[in-house]
Parts: sequence; C-alpha cells; structure tokens
Amino acid sequence: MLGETGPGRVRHVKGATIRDVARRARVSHQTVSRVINGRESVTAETRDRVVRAIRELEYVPSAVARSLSSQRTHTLGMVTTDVSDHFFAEAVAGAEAEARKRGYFLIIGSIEEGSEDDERTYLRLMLERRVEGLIVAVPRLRLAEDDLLADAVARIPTVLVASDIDLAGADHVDIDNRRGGHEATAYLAAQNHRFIATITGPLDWPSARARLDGYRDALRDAGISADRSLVEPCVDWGLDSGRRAAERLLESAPRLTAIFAQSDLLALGAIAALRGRGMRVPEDVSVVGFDDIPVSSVFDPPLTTVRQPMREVGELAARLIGDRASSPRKTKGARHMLRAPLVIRGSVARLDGSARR
Amino acid sequence: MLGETGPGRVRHVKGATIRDVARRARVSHQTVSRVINGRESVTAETRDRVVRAIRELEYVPSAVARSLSSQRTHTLGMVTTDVSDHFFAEAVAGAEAEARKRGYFLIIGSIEEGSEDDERTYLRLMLERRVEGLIVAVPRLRLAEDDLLADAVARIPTVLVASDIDLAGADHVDIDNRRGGHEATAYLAAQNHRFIATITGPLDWPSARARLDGYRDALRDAGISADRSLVEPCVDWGLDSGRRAAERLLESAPRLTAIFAQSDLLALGAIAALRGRGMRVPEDVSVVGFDDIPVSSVFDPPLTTVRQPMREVGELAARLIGDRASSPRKTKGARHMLRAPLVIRGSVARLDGSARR
DNA sequence: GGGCCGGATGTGACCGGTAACATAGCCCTA
DNA sequence: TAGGGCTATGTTACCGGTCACATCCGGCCC
Repeated sequence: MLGETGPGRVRHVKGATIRDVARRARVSHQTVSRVINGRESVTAETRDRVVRAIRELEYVPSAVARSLSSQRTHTLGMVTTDVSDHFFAEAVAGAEAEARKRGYFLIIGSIEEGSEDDERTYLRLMLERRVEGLIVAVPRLRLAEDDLLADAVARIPTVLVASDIDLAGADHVDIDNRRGGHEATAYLAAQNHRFIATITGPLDWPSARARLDGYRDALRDAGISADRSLVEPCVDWGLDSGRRAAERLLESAPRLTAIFAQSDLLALGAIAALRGRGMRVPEDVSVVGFDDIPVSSVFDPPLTTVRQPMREVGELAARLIGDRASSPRKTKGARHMLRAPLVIRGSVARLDGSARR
Repeated sequence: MLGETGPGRVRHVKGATIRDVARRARVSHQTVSRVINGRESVTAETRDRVVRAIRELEYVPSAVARSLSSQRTHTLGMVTTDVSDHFFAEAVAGAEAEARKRGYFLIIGSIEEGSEDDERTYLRLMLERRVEGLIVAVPRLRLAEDDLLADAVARIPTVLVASDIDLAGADHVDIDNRRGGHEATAYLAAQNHRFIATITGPLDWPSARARLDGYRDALRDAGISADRSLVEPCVDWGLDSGRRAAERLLESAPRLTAIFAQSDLLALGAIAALRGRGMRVPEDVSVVGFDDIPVSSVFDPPLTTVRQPMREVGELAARLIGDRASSPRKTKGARHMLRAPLVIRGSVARLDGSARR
C-alpha cells in the first residue's frame, strides 16, 4: 500500500479521496458520491465495486469538503460559562443530546471565570466555522450593546439562555426564577415564618435578581414587610459564600427563623454555619435552597429546594434552533420560561403561632 | 445592500467571500488573504482599503474553506460518557481550556447511558470532520477489538482516558485508582479498623476494579485476611446504590466498623442508610469516599475521601495531543497516572484497641 | 424500426479559501 | 546603467466534495 502521493510531498498518511476510490472502482467520482450518500440509481454491482474500493482504501469522506460544497455544516455552537459548573454541564448535555438527535454536532466554548473578552472570541470563531445555530448560555453576558452578538443573531438562529439581554430576533430560554423564588418564600411564609432571610447569588446574574424579586413578591403577598437587613448578597454561588452570608445574617438579624438561599451550595454552606453556632436545622432555622443538586436529597436534613430543569433548558434551546432552521424564519424571538418546581423535603419546619420569636 | 448573488438563486444572506472583498478593495483576493492572516508585505494603504471593505461587507472568513485548503482543522474531538456526570464535565472543562490555549476547538460527543453503538458513530463522525486529535473518555469502552478505534489511532493522535484498553500508539491518561484505593483502605487500617467493607462501583469499569485491587492490597499489607462478604458491588455510582449496598452489608457483615465507598455519592448514600439504622458516623462506622465532589466538605460529617483531579486529567489529555501534533510522532503511547490524594476530614474515627467489636 | 423515455453513469464547474509561482517596480551596487 | 535582490501584488492551481447537466443505452410504443 504505497502512497501514491506523488514525488516529494510526503504528507502523513495521505488519506484517500473520492477520486482515488473512483479510480480503483473504475467509475466516476460522482458515482462514488452517489454510493456514499445512498442515492438510488446505482446498480447493485457497481455499488459493490465502490464499497469494496472504499474499504480497501480505508476511505473516510471529508466533512470539511462536504460542508464547503453543500454550504451546510450540521454544527451548532454553544458558548457557556465554565462547564465544570454542574448547572451548565447539564444544559450542555441536554443540548448535545437534542442536537445529535437532529443530526447536528455541538462545538462548545466554555468560558473560564476571569478571562477577558472570551465570549467575543468564541462568537467570532463560531461564526467563522459557520455554525448553523448558536446557544449562548452566559448569564453575565456583557455583550448587550455589542455588534458581534447582534451580527450573529442576524446571520443564524440564536438562543440566549438565562440572559436578560433583550435581542429582537433571538429566542430566549430561561428558568422562571421569579416564580421559583416566590414559591420557595411563599412556602416558608405558609409555614408561619415571618422573619425570612435570603442569601442571594451575585446580583449581576439576572437569575439572582429574579429570585430576589420573587422573594419580595411573596413577602408582600403574605403581608410581611421587607427588611433590608434580611437580604444578604454573595459574590458567588459557592459553599463558603453561603457560610459567610449566614454568619453575617446571624449578626444583623438574629430573629430570623428561615433562610431562602438562592443555590443549594449556598444553602448547605449556611446550614454548616448555623450548626457551627449550635443551631439546629430545621428546628431552630428552616432553610430552602435552589437547584436540586444530586446530593440535596441525602443531606441531613434532606434539603427542601427548587428544582432547576437545566437539562431541559439545553434540550429546548437546541430544539428551537432546529425548528428555526427547518421552518421559515419567524420574525421575532420568543421568551420561553421553564418552571422550577419546589421540592419539599426536610429542611423546613412549621412554626406554630406561639413559637414565633 | 442588494444581494449580488446573481439571478434566481436567493440564498439567505449570502455572505461575502474573499473575492467580493477583493473586488471592492480593488485588489486581488490573495492580497485580502494576506491581510486576513496578518502577513507582512502589504502596504499600509492597501491594508486600509481591504480592512474597510471587510467591514463594509461584514465579511467573516470561512473556517471551512480554510480547513479544506490548508488541511488543518484546529479541532480536537472528545468522546465522553454523559457530561452531566460531574466527573466527566470536569475533564471536558479541563480539556477545553487546554485545547483553546493551544488554538484548538473542542467538539464533544457525550454518550448517553443505554444508547447502542454511539461511540462508533461518534468516532466515525469525528474522523470525517478531520479532528486533529481525539480524546476518548469512555471507561466502559467496548471497542477493544474494534477496527474503528485502531483506525483512529493510526490516523491521529489519540488519548484514552480512564480506559484499560491497551492500544499501542495511543496515549493513556488515568487516575491512579489502585493507589487511591490503597490509601483509603490503609488509612482505615491505620485507625485500627479490621472489619473494613467496601462498596464498589460497577465492576465493568476499570476504575472500580483498580480501586478494589487497591483495597485488597491494603488489607494484605495490614495483615487482614480478605472476606468476600465485605465486598459489595453496585450497578452504578449513585446515592441509591450506596444506600442499598450499605443495607446489604449490614445484613451480611454486621461486625463491620468501616466502609470504603468507591464514590462520594455511594458514601453519602451509605451514610444515609447507616443513620436510618440508628448508627452514627463516624462513631459507630467510619466511612471513606472517592471523588471529592464539592459538597463533601460541608457534609455532616465532612467526608474523608480520595480526591480525583479530573480537570487535570482533561488538561493533560489535551496537552499530550498538542505535543504529539507538533513534535515528531513518538512510536509508542505512554501511560500517565495522576495521583489521587486522600483528603482527611471527619468521617473516620480512630478505633482504640479495646473497642473492637 | 425510428423516436422517446428513463435509469445509470460521466463531465465540468463551483464552494472559498491557501500555496506556489510569476510579475512588476524600486533601490542599490558595481 | 545593467543586473541583482527585495517588496508588493497578481495569477493559477488545488483542497475534496456536490450540483447541474450531458451522455449513453436498453426497452417500449406505434
């Protein structure tokens, strides 16, 4: 099996092309193309010859050449916040599954916290690769006034995930965070809690603000007046932040009987801090989280939390793109909200009227 | 801005090509190419004209055409088990970061549990896309005798992650699971435990078998004879499996004083089951996990566990590919083992000699 | 038996870049 | 002042497929 690459040129294992196969099977390259694409109108006998030649030459068709010629890449791009965050990993998994079901490949760009203009770079690279759709799951997106994103939207179907940027032409997919925050808080109020604190995520995340809005809505609905000292924002969504926030709350609002934490990790951190102060959960302080990460159910106590269906978010995003691609372009983007249901477990206690502090 | 696409052909928003830009800037397309690629030897004035034309036409170079012509795709492929598994998501994140640092894009194929011949499909698709390197992180890979994988290895730099398939020419990256299992078990033995049970992952995972080997090694080293009733395999790595396994163990081996669970979730499930039986951790039974997932540290008790540096695994895999690609091809693949260190927290109690049951 | 039809196959252009080489000025030196 | 060498730019082929259309051939109809 000597390389017939011609003199000089050494090229690693010069792959066979459609024409090499054609020559070997003594047909035209077009006939090979027909066989590859399973078109009718090829004699069984010819087909056999071609198939054999393909096998003998270990021919693998080039998706690159095919894309150039057919103007289709069958590729979706997804730009996300760091995939090592469980939350986004789920969304990627969902999008990937749905994309593949529809015959698309997913290329991802995962943005590390702290790096500069990465979303711009990724957007540009994906446009260059001629992705046929774009999923942007970067909550803190700073691209609002950016031409680049608008440009992308103008060229290809684009879905913004968990973003509050309002870009005509783009679809939006998000969790109904406001409602989720409302449900969590209303549930605490229904258990007779009146001093309900909240530990929020970073307030430059739209989801954090929406959950906070939901929290406030619920307090108002329950006739509880808002108290600024009961709201404790964090710089990130992690355990340590939750721990520290709980400690600050215990200083500033010692009368609290319940905490709505905007993530499960914040909640778990808060619980750890409460325990550190000798308080019991839920007997002394009730806690509700947000996310429903896998361990929430085995935690002690099992965490009552709001479940985010991130996988479905990813799936929906990919599906919307698929629909856009196949059907005539709708003019305006829609905003799709997925409900985040409250999962009641054991971290909330009912306060009987007399027991209010 | 009327489309100059020619009569008939409507084509959505026909993108400008290098030749369109050339025409507008009154230069040859080659000069445009030079400008795009930042080559010297273009007059500042010419460059300006070209840059302006690019902007006016909203020209975005086509990576597809470039790839076809230059025979480089700057793309790495990664086939993994479902990325919604935190473990693999970390590896993907690491690989992605490292790849991009080296100018590569990552396309991923995430294999859902239960689907049929997906790894074959993905491999084929990635080969078609002419990825310049391949990371295969599918522990349960059934491709041992498969021509397809061997084919891939022959064509492009390939790294197998956490696989025990021995494929000459491929690099291997893995956690040193045997040593990790040894450390966990040895630590328990050093705390005077003698009846040390283990809850394993599915034994068709090489990592599960290696950890089990490490467990046995450690028992032997400590002069403890093996007891089959102390080994409890599970069908998956999840919480429920851990819970059920612990319950079975309590039946079959009531004298156990310690459990080495092969994943943190298994460990947490086991702890939940133990508590359900009224036993305390670590006072009655000590538990060690494996993984060090984010919540392990706040669990009650904080979980002593073996930390898996999955992110680094991904990074290393991408780096190896980068090295292979740039340096002359080494003949044989190497096996790289990353150490998984024991993280001591609070879920193990020291048994004093008299207290042995 | 000529013409038409339709299936099987071949031909040449084209997709949008890059590479190699050609060419045209220009400056410098002998 | 001719020739060498360098810079700026243009020309043409090529990467490996797909597409549109041409061609060939056997069967069928009148």
